Amino acid sequence: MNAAVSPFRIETFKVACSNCNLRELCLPVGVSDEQIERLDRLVGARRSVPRGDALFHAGDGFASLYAVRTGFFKTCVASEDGREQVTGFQMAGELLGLDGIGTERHTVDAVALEDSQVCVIPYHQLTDLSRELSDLQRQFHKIMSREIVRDHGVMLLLGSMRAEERMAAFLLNLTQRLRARGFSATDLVLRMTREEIGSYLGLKLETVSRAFSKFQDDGILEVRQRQIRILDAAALQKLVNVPSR
Amino acid sequence: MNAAVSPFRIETFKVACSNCNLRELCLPVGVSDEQIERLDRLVGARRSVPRGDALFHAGDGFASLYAVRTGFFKTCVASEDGREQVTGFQMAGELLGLDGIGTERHTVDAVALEDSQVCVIPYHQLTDLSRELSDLQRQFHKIMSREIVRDHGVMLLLGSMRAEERMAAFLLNLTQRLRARGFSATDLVLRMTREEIGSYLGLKLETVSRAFSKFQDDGILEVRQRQIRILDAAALQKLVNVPSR
DNA sequence: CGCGAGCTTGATGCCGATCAATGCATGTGG
DNA sequence: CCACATGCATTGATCGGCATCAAGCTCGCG
Repeated sequence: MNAAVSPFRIETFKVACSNCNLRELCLPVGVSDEQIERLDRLVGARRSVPRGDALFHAGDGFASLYAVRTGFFKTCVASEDGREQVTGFQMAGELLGLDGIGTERHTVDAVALEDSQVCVIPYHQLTDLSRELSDLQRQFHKIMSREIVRDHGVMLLLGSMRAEERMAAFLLNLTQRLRARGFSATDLVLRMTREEIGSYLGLKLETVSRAFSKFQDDGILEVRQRQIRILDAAALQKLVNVPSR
Repeated sequence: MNAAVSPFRIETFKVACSNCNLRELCLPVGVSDEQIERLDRLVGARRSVPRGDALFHAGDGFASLYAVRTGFFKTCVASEDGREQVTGFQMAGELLGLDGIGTERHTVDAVALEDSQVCVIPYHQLTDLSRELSDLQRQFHKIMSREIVRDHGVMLLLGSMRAEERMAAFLLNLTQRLRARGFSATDLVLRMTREEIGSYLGLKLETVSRAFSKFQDDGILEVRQRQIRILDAAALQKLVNVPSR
């Protein structure tokens, strides 16, 4: 998702929040420059996750949170029987692993949808540090709270919207997050399959596909495989806001 | 929901976590006896919420969390258009208001489904104290994390289960929480209407009603209005575990 | 006693699942 | 370099579960 950094720069610049272009979206929000250096020491390791690999699995012991630095992830829960549900898609600056704090074990799989890099944030060190830095504590709490609010939004979507409304809400959410990261809000490349979108939205892949075709026919989107161009964002917005049942 | 405490005892015993029979389910879990006294000072006020009243509304400024002491609540989100979605039901020992931390405003309505009492926990005092008491910090994080995990479970339910499976999962979840509070796991009184259950589960009230009737016909439940007796919990469990699509 | 909120039950219709066939891009081995 | 396999997507036909519409019922309460 992010501009590639040449190997040379990787070597010379220290891996640190203080010179990370995501710091306005990530854990350091609201943390002063002097204090951010202490975060730098905490976020030591980077970890690369090739496309298709899991960063962690449900059931794995929990020790760290992960901040997406580059790339794109999905998280899935599975019930005892085979059912699977994608619970979210994470892009640069977003935190993975919050589910593991409660039970000391992860409860979801986090899978990279493209070659990705994450910053490893040892949880116990984070809590130690946030006891000293109240700005960090505050930001961490906010991130957790917003995750809860986001989940409520998905519940609303799953509980009360029809297929095309869900798709519209999904696309608007994606573009909004891409825009916040400096990408185009009209041209995007989906990192996930129709099936993964469907799982997230509680729909079958055929329904997702049909919705894309419908939107294209209506002149709202241009769809070519995973390349999407949004021609009429207002129409999408109207779909979400005007209830049809 | 809880055994009534006589007025006399209310007067004589200090309102405090240290002598609250919910402390094993609530914020003080894992906090030592000496430290719990500091929590006592923090949780000053009690607030009574009559049935039908809101503890807070979406849009209200956020200042405090609330621990349910007695009674029963629902939380609802609404989208700009009229759509409503019940996002949860809260009983004794459970925390309300976590949604407000992220934006300093509440994002849901919290409505009492019966006459209820909550303990008011001023959020900024809680963060101050949790900076000193790492056990409190840990428990608070765990509560937020578990809320996220719970929401994922609801997403799975809404995204992939059929009506009767959702109902079975809902009933099992309720009974499990009641059992943890020392109530019968087989006899319960629903505090919410069919419509509220339906909203939570992404179903219409007629579908909820039909499911109750079906379960009764199958000898799984005895249903008399909101009085429910569970005759065959194993059958409910099987409904949840054996996928039918 | 009568009213109304909440609940049950039946009849019908529609949205999205399911089943099935085809298309299209990428990759791989002969 | 082509033949073929493979994964993903599109599109059509059909089916079924749940929503919707519509009566009638139950119970608590003024």
